[in-house]
Amino acid sequence: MNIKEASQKTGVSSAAIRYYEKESLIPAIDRTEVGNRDIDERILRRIRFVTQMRNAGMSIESLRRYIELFDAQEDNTNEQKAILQEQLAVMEEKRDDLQAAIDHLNFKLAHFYDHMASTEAELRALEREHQDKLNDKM
Amino acid sequence: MNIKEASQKTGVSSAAIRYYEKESLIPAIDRTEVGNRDIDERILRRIRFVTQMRNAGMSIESLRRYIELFDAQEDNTNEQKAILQEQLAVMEEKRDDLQAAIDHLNFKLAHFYDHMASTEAELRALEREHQDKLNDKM
DNA sequence: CTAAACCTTCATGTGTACTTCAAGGCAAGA
DNA sequence: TCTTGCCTTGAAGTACACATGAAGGTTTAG
Repeated sequence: MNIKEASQKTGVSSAAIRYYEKESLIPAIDRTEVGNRDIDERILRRIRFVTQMRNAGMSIESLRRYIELFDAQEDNTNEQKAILQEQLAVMEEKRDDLQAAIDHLNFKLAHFYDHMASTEAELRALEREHQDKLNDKM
Repeated sequence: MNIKEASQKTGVSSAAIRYYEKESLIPAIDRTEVGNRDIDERILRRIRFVTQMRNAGMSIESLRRYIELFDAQEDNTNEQKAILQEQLAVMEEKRDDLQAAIDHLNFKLAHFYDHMASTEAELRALEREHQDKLNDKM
């Protein structure tokens, strides 16, 4: 398929796909006789994977290093493992921050109509309790 | 406390704290007679909250809108609720993407020494299985 | 009284991750 | 043949989130 179709299927712009290829986040894409990209399912999966990682907050640079390790058949293996573990720790912290923020929002929404009905002072007291449990945020 | 101490306590640069104030992510900070910022615990909590949301991947703009709703005593309440719910949905998707990425990494690490011992072909087969279960990533 | 170590505002610079533009090639339909 | 619609590369532009620098003010130590 051509790049436009790949763009439509993945929701990633053509320009971004070219960019990802240039930055080696996806493998080099085969070309037709005239030089146009011919994208297959394998590339589509890679694009979706990159999108997922990007949405999760991973930088292009980290992703490139990660994918390099992934594809490498070399053997600085212990160093590789250390890098993967480091990346994992970063992502877990990010997820936990996100979860705390989600809890925060859910609390707000759960008490939303309370909020509409009650005074600011009452709500602040309620929230203070919540925050004390949640250990000091905002 | 002065801005430098606040910076040290929160791990957020002085410049970033000034920026957050300007962008209304934290309340207007009291000044001393000579015009220096005098930061209290309430502000510190706000800074930490902003940091957490930023780490979780929330943009400055989204955060500002969120905090506005938070602090408002006005009453476009149903619209407000809709916005909070929207924000929540975005964050949950982000968290799920992150979790998928973490699963991916954990799989890699769990099979890391397998990888060292086994051939590429064997590992790819193993991973294909894993991916099939995880429903089509990379 | 002068230097160090804070602070202020305002302006400009920087890195990331793209997006957009310019200039041109190829293939199909009117 | 010419317009439409796709594609190519390379360069330049853009948005966000700060970082850095300039020019100057105040307090504290020597």
